[in-house]
Amino acid sequence: MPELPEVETIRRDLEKDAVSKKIKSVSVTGKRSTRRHPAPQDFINRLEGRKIAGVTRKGKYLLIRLDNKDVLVTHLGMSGQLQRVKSPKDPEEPHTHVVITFTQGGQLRFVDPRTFGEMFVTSEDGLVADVPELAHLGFDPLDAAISWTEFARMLMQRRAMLKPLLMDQEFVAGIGNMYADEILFAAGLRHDRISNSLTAQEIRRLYRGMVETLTEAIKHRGSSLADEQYRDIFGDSGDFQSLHRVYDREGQPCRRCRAVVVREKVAGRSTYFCPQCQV
DNA sequence: CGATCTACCTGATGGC
DNA sequence: TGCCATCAGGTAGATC
Repeated sequence: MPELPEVETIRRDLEKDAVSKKIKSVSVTGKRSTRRHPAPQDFINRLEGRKIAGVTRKGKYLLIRLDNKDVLVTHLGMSGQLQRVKSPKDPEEPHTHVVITFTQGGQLRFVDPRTFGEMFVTSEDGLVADVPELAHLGFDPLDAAISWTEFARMLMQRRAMLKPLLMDQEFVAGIGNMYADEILFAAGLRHDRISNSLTAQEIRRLYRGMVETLTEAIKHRGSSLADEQYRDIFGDSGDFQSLHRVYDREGQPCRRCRAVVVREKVAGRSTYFCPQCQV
């Protein structure tokens, strides 16, 4: 569920709240969440005693940097949440798989019902300024913005439908099913337009739509849909969903032209768009 | 190369 | 009330 704006919201909160905290103890109850490690104890050993030095992000991955150049990488998958609690006595929610307790008090908990998310500790590759596990990711549209002419070049090199391309993490990192639809509406482009058929003006609209939609969503602390699955580290919802122009608005009037918003299945995923505004 | 399907999981919801 | 199908913000791998 969480896409770039939700992960960035979490990153900013952790940056303020968790940096310089020292990890006193770690418990892993859901082995699947640390599946990249041969055993949970590996994961625990690399964390205990470390201090949090900083928090960065690439696409939907959160990188919690430690004081020894190791990095705790977290991906929330479809249903993952990070919860910052004041006391170990706070009741644990079901599906709490990893609990990090700080020396200064309080905990950071990883909760993930569907277990598509994960946490792992790895080392930064000094040469690439990245961790090897994330080397496949494309550029981050906010953290490592590229010029629109470079974006144009990338689009022209491909012959793919726009929506799957925007969701391809190797092409651009951080956009998922929800923001892809919102970005395409902002750009006035249909999901099935072919990347190398866009005019220069359309490319510019797509680029702007991408940057502006993601930036606006971060200002509103991300989107929390009806199931309230996305919450920030303090348990609060985002409110960008109230500004969605197409996603989850099937049958409702387009906010721009009043035409009815349509939902279609594209590659197995729900796709919402305005048949009038998007061409 | 690009598109489509499957698998990985749990939980909520709606129809009957 | 139960049961079944469908759906859900993600990713990776297989197949055509």
